Amino acid sequence: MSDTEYLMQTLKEAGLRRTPQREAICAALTKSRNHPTATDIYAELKPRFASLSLATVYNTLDALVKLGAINALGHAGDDAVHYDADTEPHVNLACIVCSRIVDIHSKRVSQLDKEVVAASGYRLLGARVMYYGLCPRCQKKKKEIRGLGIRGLGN
Amino acid sequence: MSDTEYLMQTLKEAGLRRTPQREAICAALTKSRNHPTATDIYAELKPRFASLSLATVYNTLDALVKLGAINALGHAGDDAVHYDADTEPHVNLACIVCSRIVDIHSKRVSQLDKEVVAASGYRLLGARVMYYGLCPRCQKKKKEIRGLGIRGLGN
DNA sequence: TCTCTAATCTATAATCGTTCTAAATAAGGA
DNA sequence: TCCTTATTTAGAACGATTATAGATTAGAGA
Repeated sequence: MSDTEYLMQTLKEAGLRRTPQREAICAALTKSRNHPTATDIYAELKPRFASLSLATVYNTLDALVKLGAINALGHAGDDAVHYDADTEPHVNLACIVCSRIVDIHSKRVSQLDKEVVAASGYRLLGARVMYYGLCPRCQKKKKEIRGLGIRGLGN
Repeated sequence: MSDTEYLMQTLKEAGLRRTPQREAICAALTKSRNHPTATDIYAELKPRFASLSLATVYNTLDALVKLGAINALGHAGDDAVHYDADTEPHVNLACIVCSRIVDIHSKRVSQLDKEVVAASGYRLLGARVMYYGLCPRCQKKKKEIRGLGIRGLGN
């Protein structure tokens, strides 16, 4: 079963209908390596899908997020939420210049999960580990980062 | 030197002037245990400071964030950015019902920092480790969390 | 202390991502 | 096929944040 089909299956099991819009959105999500935003997906699909509404994109993404099939990443350096079809615990590393996000898998993340549960008494429902930096490509372009800052995120 | 004074000092060293508004904002930030939002701070100070503008609160917070004196936490379950005067690497654990955020300090976080730097080739500038769950108080109120979800954050 | 001027503050409009609403459409079971 | 109900659509609404322009003020120097 393809990743796209897995997402559709998840929606179906939750009692949601199979629609062409949802298929297109799931496909766009799993095919992208770029952790797209809702607007990214909308822009990609609109040419092929003239009647598509942005609200539908948000609805489908919200449904997938609530079902735990994808994750929503806030504050990648721009103001939009990026979506990540990889739900394994891992670090999302965002470049503050180009806003691209790459994934880094580390055992330490799931160890940290357990430590937090043990220490807090909270019922843990999710985690987002975001790091911010300059990717190798943007480091070359930008020797001097004084005053750059991370929009609304600091450091 | 109080925490409030440390923030004022940081602003001063960056060439920014000492104003009553900034002092009040820094004081509100350091006195709060609740990781307040810009609006929280505005609402708290407005009664004592009738002429205060929300834009001033945002400006001051942005300046502190850019100087690395405080951190900005996105997506605590509501739509607003919460500010954290504690800049040590640590986990921020947000309750998805009451949106309160507590801090958990763990050595594992700074170990993870180093691992990410080594693995990525990125120039690391900041990190936000957010966990989501139900705090003990809200667990009691809410036995049944089916369908609750994390607004825009999933799981 | 007084003056001066750039920095700051205020009020408000603008922006933009996201959510809501109501009417039109289409999925899927009978 | 028909019916019921979920879904989609278009666009308005919303709310957090940012930008703007004019009034005010901190703080350096006389």
